Amino acid sequence: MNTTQRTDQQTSADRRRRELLEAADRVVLRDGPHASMNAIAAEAGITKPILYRHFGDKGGLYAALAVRHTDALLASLRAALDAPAQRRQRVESTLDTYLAAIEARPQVYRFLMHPAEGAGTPGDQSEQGFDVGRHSAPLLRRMGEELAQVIEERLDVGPGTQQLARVWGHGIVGMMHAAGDWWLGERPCSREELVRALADLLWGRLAEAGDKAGGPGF
Amino acid sequence: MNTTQRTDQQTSADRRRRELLEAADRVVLRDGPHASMNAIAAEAGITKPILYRHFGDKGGLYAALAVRHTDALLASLRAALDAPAQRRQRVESTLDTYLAAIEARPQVYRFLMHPAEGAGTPGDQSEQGFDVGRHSAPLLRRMGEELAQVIEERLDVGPGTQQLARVWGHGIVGMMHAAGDWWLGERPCSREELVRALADLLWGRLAEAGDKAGGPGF
DNA sequence: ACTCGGGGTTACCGCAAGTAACATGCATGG
DNA sequence: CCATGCATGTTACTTGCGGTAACCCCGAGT
Repeated sequence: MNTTQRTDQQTSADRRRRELLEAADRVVLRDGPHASMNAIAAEAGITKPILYRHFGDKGGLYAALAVRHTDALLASLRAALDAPAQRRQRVESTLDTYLAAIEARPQVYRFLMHPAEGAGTPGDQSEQGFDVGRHSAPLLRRMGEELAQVIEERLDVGPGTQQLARVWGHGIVGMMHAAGDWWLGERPCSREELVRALADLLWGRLAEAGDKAGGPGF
Repeated sequence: MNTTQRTDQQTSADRRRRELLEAADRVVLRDGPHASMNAIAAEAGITKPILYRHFGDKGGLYAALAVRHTDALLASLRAALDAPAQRRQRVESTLDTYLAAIEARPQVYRFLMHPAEGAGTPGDQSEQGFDVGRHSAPLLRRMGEELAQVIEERLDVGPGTQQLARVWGHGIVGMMHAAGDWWLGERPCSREELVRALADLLWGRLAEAGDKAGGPGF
């Protein structure tokens, strides 16, 4: 029958695709985002054109890879975000989840955040105008939107809540990301300390803090 | 004399270098970060090897370019940060300065944030280990450190101020950056609204906000 | 037997980074 | 006045990568 036949093809193609992604994953994790298509194909035991048949171009492959990891990370973040606990507790545990993830697999993190953009096609006439951010790690955007939604669902800050929630979502995610990136590079303190410091920041300790004695005032 | 002679050479080389950077700037701003060395050389009225003599490799050129713009932006941020005003006012004006800058010249911003990293040398054996963040826009790091210093100089949050200041510096810069990136792409509100929303976030409105009625509680 | 389609390969194109080797102009020292 | 640098510039090349065209093989269906 047509249906079973097509199903078989589908699943076989999907399995192949998955195998290829696994191989690509290994190579990217080993060699960084500069891994060449040749290298990935070799790791998968095949040659380039097959990769192109499956993923179109390098951007497609990288996007597929990124989606996998992004989905996984987002799932665990959602769990932390949805846990039944006080708000501060939830915030801290979400921060900690993210930081633990990037700490455990910095190569994955690096790949997700700096995918070395795709737009390298020969006859490429894009890049014109305001396409800022189309490259810059979609992971950040997705996390931002996700957090924005949670904030909007749960918080009440009067009119304009929706707008505020989106700004805050992206802002908080950016804070977490930048602090995490810096922390991962310098390791100036433990993860717990970092989490506390960030949560304190979100809890308004910056605004409440006193001026330094002897300073220029203000 | 040796001294005057060397001085002459120095200044002439420096002038040349500056001219080349101007040309590179034009090309990068026009074509995006994918501008080829050939294109840049052509814009400068010369050929590739000269660029390589001056800047070593593409990474060198891009780094030099980035330093110029980064210095400029940091200078204006410092001004806003050092202005004699209330803390909230200073924070808002710093945020606004940054956002105005990226709004005015998104191409520059895009280039600074996603320099398409350099490490593409053939015999490249780096990228091994934990060098996360060596690529990721040094601009963010510099802004973070700068802000951290200002915070540490002016704020008194008891023991551990220094640690806290650095975390907060990088965190706030990341918040500003991510929110700005998102805002630049979607333009969901005016600059003033964005600035207020971010300042409100830093002022602890997230922690103070009430739970939404009818929600799952907490 | 044949042909048809999915999975695979070799060999190639175009392009950009980076380099070697060669040319030229302008100061200096004999 | 010639020769010797040395900075500045050029042409022409190599290497490596993304991407593609053309061909190949084998198992299934009629």
